[in-house]
Amino acid sequence: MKDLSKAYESNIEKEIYRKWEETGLFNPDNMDKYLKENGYSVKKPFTITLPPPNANGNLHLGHMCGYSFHDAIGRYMRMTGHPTLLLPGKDHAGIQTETAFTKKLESEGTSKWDLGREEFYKQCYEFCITNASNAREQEKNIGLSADYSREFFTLDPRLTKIVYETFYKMYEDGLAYRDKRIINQCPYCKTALADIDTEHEERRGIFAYIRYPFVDEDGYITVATTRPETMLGDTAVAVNPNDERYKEYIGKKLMLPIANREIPIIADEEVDMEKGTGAVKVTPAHSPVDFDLGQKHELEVINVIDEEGKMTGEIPERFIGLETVECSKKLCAELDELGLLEKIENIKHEVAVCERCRTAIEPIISNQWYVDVSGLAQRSLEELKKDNVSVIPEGQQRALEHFYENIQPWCISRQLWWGQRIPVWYKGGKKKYDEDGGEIYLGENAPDDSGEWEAETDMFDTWFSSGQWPFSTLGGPDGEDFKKYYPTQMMIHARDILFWWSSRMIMMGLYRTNEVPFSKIFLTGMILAPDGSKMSKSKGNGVEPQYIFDKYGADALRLWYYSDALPGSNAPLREEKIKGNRNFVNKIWNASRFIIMNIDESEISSITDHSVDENLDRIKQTKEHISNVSKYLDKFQFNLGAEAIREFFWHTLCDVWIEEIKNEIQDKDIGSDIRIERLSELLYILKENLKIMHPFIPFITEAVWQELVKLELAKGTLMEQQIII
RNA sequence: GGGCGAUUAGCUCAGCUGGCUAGAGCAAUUCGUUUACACCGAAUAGGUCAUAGGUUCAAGUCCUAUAUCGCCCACCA
Repeated sequence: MKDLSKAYESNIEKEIYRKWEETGLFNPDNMDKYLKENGYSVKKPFTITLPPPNANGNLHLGHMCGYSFHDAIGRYMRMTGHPTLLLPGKDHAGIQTETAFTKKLESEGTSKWDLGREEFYKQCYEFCITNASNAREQEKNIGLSADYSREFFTLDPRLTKIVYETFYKMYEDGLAYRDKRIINQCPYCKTALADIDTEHEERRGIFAYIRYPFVDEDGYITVATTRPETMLGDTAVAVNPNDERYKEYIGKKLMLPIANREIPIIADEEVDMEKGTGAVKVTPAHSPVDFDLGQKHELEVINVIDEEGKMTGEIPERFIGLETVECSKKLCAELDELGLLEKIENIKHEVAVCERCRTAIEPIISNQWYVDVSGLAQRSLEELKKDNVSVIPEGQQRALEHFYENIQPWCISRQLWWGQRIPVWYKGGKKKYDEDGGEIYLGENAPDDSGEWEAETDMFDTWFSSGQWPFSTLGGPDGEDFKKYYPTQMMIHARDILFWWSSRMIMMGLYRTNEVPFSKIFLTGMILAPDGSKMSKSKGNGVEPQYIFDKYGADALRLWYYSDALPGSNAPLREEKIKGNRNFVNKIWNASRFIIMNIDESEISSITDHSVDENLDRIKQTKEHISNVSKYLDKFQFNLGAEAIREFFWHTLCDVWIEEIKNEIQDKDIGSDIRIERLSELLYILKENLKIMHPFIPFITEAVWQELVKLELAKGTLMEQQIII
């Protein structure tokens, strides 16, 4: 009776999404009302704050994957009676966006310096807003049932206010402080980085053996170093006190070549006798290990490298301004001439690099803002141990515990133009404050307009604000939404940001709200390129989500994620697999089409009035199936759920039941009572299947539901139907 | 250097607290259907579950080594 196209056309997805939006039910307040009005039992609200994608580019398949899981859980929760809030947002992503936007400017022939700080900020803001709205459309493409009336950008003044409150409180509690210590400086991004913002990479390097002559006697000690240029900042040579080779020299003085400074020979157990020559040069200003050693032995700290990775300070004139690599070469040449260069070995070694631009990190001494997170890490650890928050898969939980156990002070200031300015004012200037101390004021605006106050120009580490995401988006600890929807239930993201993000959210959540912000962290698998390597722009092996949407539709992509992107595993993109899921989606369409086509218009009222006998075998099996899938969803076993719905719909309903019933109802001699009975049964089974499949594949199931609505065989939208288990 | 995970059909992987005569999808082979669907159906073939020990009535599933691969953490000169 009804003419439906032979194949499901996924281009109707946009229209379906619009239909959902019109119901207003992505807003949990409305959902709550809806449930009450329809006599459904209203269960506890269910909240997930969605990871805000960086507003500096398009979303990739990894984002889509995460949102597929968010959405499946969200829809399932709604359909089981929970007013559900999926709270979306977009992240300003400090350093990442600044790098991306700076590159964009460069490609347009201009630069951030040309624009100036204020104009840069303004244009970057616009850049982000444009990206954010693109991202929002992409989120809708995957079917994300988020409440966009509550969407936030991380630089929203309402959020900034809460972020600032946290900072003020931390300052008052003595947790936030300014300190001078060795930091990771990225010479390209020209900012300090936290340890976690660095990665380690194997690079080619040299290992130079340099002779440091004794001051008071003939002879020398040979030290080995990968960074000869730092010798200009050496303030000691350290040996192991048990090292027979050097024992007698401890306390004596060496003449540092080129710099011509006297430095002592000190003893420390830390020194490895096996490494190099067993004697190690100590440069407190430019090596984290040496910095600690320097503090321990109260050594002088001599800065010889500046923020841009160039030679500086009290060193021979000819080296000033050189890049470290050039300086190293020049020094080696000079040492060789002096007969002080024993040899140079070419080696490969692990080097710390900037997570963003892969530039080798320059450890330098600098004044920065820190947060002492030791206490909060301890609390977080306890919550993990008490199981108030847990990580799926479990293996990663131990990694998180390890992170908390070994946590260091968190450097939260970044020398960027993009982000949230640290709300601090220094009386008489920042430089003066760092050198001699003095008065400091915390607030967005200067305490008075005397002109004595210099504004801090550093920005917060972006994770300082995103670490507060679960409560800042709910209006902070005093917000209306906070009371209703906090703590949230889950956090879902890829495992690469576990330490950056979830670890901080737990700590800051505990700090501001005394509660863990969520009780479960679900780590999705990583989507890899077809060849199993990481997808990256530079390699050009990425696959655009839009390509998949256009070719196979969102549902096919989603179903593939549920099956393959399991927690803790990697999922190489296999187009054949997505295609297989597209075929399944089409199968649903056609089975539904078959049922619809076989219902005569005159039979509709009889069918809808007909009650289905619960004792029928097929009905019993259907109910059992639904309960199984629910159990999988309750345990977040998406792969098993996806497999179950595919298996049941395709190989039981289509291949067996429809075939059985087909023969019966297409028999001209069958009585109309039997026809009605069979068709009612089929329709019931179809509808129940659509419901349980809806969290996984919302578009096709809704598309079919709407066809049923047109025939008055169903009402409303599928997303507001209840799964009764 | 430490931690975690993987190793199951040609390929990509499921297999939860031990009961499997080891599964799925894709690929392959053979048939079928063309008024729900070729984005279809029926069937076939294909694995001593990395290796070696151990626990058990019973091990892909637990334990211990070994090997290969991957990821994460780490301040080493």
